Amino acid sequence: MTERPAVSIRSRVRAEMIESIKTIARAQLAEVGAANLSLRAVARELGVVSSALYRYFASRDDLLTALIIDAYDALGEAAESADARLDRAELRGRWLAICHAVRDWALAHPHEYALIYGSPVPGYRAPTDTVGPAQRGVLALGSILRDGVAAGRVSEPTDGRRPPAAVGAELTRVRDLAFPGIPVGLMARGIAAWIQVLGTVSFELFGQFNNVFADRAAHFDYQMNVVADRLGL
Amino acid sequence: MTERPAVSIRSRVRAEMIESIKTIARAQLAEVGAANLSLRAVARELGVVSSALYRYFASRDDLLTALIIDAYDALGEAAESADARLDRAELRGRWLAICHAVRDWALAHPHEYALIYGSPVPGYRAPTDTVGPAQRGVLALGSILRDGVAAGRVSEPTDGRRPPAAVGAELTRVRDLAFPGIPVGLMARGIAAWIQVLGTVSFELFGQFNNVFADRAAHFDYQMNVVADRLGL
DNA sequence: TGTACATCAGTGAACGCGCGTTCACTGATGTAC
DNA sequence: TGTACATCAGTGAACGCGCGTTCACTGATGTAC
Repeated sequence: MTERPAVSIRSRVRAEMIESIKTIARAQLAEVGAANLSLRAVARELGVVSSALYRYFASRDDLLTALIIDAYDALGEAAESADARLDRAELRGRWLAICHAVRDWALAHPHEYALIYGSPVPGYRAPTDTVGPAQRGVLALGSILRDGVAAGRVSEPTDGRRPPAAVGAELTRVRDLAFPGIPVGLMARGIAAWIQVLGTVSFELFGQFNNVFADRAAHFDYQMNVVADRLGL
Repeated sequence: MTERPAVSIRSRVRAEMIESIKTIARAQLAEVGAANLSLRAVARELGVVSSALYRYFASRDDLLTALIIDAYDALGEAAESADARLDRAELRGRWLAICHAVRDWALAHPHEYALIYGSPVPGYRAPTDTVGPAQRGVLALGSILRDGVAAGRVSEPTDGRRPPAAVGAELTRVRDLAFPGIPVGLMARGIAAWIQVLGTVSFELFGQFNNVFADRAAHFDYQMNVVADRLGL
């Protein structure tokens, strides 16, 4: 128990307290939504007076930010570890694994998903700490394309439509920053594919498929296979 | 002024009052979001006591429902009238017109867009009155595909991937209900395209493109052209 | 055309709640000598 | 190893707000004869 260089008991208890607060807040989220997340309700549930929470989070927005970062990280982690389970050469399998990991996580944590991919919480402004975690998902898709390009199995689409100059310049900048080695046209298709994944999950979660599709898993799998065809995976 | 068979002055004033309430509520929406839409605040702005609103809407949820229906109708109307301005044979032009109409409307009414395509309002359950208006947008896309099929210019994709049986059955049912004359594989591509439109708009509106793309109109136009290629328009 | 009655809009008070944040404080835990 | 002081967690009261909904009511507008 005491093999670590003595992390003070106080700071360990503090870390546990922060976790408890976030866990309870996540449960609240599911009941009332982000816009109505209440510090007092969290404190009540935790059996503590509401002002006590200010020892851990400077404000309600700070707590929200922590939940948002955690959600991006959890979704990214789900995608990454689904990807990691497969052979690097199985491009289509990896793509489908990521798609289903995203959908499964979203179905298991609908309110956290809404927090990051739904309408923004009114009055809340995201600080820059969220951008790193927010990228993990799409970067996993990028790694598939990069492996495919490196193996000569995936390449710039040949169907001819090149981005106009202004768009091409922006795509190049994004490529150089985050997706080295991927031709810009292919990267544009990758971004569209990622939007398709999240768009389809959002449609399902936000009720657009009500009374339309019943077997949503099968429909999703089919659509993601069509996207894979398109990407050449 | 009095050529109609005497719509009573009272009912005309009543209709105007309902419009005023909705207009003020839409403005509120933009400030505090749907979850915090407050009847009392609307009443205050209208210069009326809060209980007076109950003559017009039975509850806060009823007011929300009215706003949701209006939003679907406004978006559908924008798409339909953009489509109607073009020659029926201009399939690609019609598609792009609809895409841009959707995006333009969403940018002009971000909170109403969030109301219909963002995270659901917690505790709110949509009644069935919303399903008709909700379909107008995607039906406009359907009419392009139908015209293309009728003219022999658009057809079932030949790239081979057919939906599995369970999905095919659901697609067939949806097709027979709402998209007569369109082969199911093509319809599936159409649904994916529609998801791509709204997914891209949502990404832009909900902040996923922050620090990524600056010229969003150009990027959107490019991506929608890629989708048009895919659909064979 | 005039009167009697019914309908409806809006009032104001009340019920029973909720919230985020600040502040001075007590008492327990950790640290330095 | 023991003591003195500093740090920190949590309390409880308060400030100044907000909300949806109900109800008995007044007074104006509309309708039927």
